[in-house]
Amino acid sequence: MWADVSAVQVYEQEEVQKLTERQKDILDAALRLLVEDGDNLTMAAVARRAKCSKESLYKWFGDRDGLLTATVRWQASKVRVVPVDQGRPDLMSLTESLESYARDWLKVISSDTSVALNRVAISHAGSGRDKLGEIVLQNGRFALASRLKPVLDAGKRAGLLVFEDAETAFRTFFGLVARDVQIRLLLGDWPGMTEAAIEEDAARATRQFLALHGAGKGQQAE
Amino acid sequence: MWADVSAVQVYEQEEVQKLTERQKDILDAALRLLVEDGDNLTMAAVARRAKCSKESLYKWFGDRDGLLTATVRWQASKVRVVPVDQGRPDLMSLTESLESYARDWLKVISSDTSVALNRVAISHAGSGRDKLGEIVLQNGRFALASRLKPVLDAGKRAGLLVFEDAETAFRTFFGLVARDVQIRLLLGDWPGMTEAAIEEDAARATRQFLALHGAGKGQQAE
DNA sequence: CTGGAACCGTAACGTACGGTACGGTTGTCG
DNA sequence: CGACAACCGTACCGTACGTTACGGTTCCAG
Repeated sequence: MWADVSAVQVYEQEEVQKLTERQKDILDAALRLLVEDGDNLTMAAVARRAKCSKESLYKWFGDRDGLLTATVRWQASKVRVVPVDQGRPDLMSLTESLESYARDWLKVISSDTSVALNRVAISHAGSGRDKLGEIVLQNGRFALASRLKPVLDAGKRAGLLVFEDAETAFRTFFGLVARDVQIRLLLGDWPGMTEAAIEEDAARATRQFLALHGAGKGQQAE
Repeated sequence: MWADVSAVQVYEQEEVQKLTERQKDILDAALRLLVEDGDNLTMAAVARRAKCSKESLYKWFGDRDGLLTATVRWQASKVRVVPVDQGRPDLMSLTESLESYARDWLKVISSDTSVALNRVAISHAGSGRDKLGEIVLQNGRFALASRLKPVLDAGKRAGLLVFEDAETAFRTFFGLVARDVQIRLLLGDWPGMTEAAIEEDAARATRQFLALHGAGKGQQAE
């Protein structure tokens, strides 16, 4: 059956990374292969790339699925961004904050690794046990929401923003930022997300969001 | 090698559906399997479900990829929607038109078949030859754009809408409508897209879009 | 030095599945 | 009826890959 279940379990249930350096190297190798070849990476390929034995792979990660989830979780843990908390922002700093989040988010979703990870998670979401989709979603869209909502609430308290529900306000912001970028990238289209385009998109999305939910304009469409 | 390349080729290069009823039945069966089981459908399973021989499958569609693309193309050809062209709309009919598009789009992307098709297309986008991604994108997001742009242009000519570029205006609308719905569905999350929620979202997105690009308000954030 | 744990490299096994071959059946045309 | 094409059902083949097994090497602990 299995070999060392406890290691995998304790690793999967908590963000405490009980990973040796060697294992991190292996996950990095798996991640690189995932980016290069997509979901059709083989255990043999990972072992070859990471210069380890297949036996170790199975001992450490249980099976192929375990390796995949460990890889996704490993990458997800790396993109943890520090939240920018602000007590009582003025319009300038709020704008800058929103733009910064928009920029970061666009940078993330247009990165090779994000595309690869989302692809493999989506592939697995179709086939029974998801798990991967939940991890990606949790560390992507939901993490962004939980980091952004305090900013929105602060803006509301400061009288700079007007909205009923932080959740729906966030989703509006999300839509204005992401638009069709992510789905196009996932489907293999290339909407040309250069550094400059990201900068411009972030500014535009922020401007639009403030036009909808900014105070002082009198009209908010919600 | 192959069996009857010409049939597949002529079918794939043109929208002229040279498909017998039998073949359509088979593609429908494949589509149902795709919705149920995801990308891991086997040729044997399709043959069993459609009560045909594997030999016929290979004769008609070449190989597994051919069957998949034929299925995607077949489904895509079914959701062709009639464009609502309008010469010189008033605000009421423009609003109704936008809402209707938003409603349809939300209904499409939250449908089982759309989710399944996008999943398989995304899975394949990772592995070398895309093709599927292009088809899905062409009949999804780009078809929507080409149907919606005339409406936007008409609104602009009628002095109801203000925007520079129809493309970016469309993308804003797209973002306001779709928000995080599609990616969450693809990743196995269920944002609860009931009939009522769709109705409400479409109205909200249209309201927000008009707040950004409607004339008479004086401010458009682009 | 020695025993043993951890690990590498590779070979081997089992199976699932894409693809092919073939005999049997049905339908059609002359 | 006879010839023939289309097609079904099934058996078969080859291979790729997940998983396991095992001998050899390195590296400490005692």
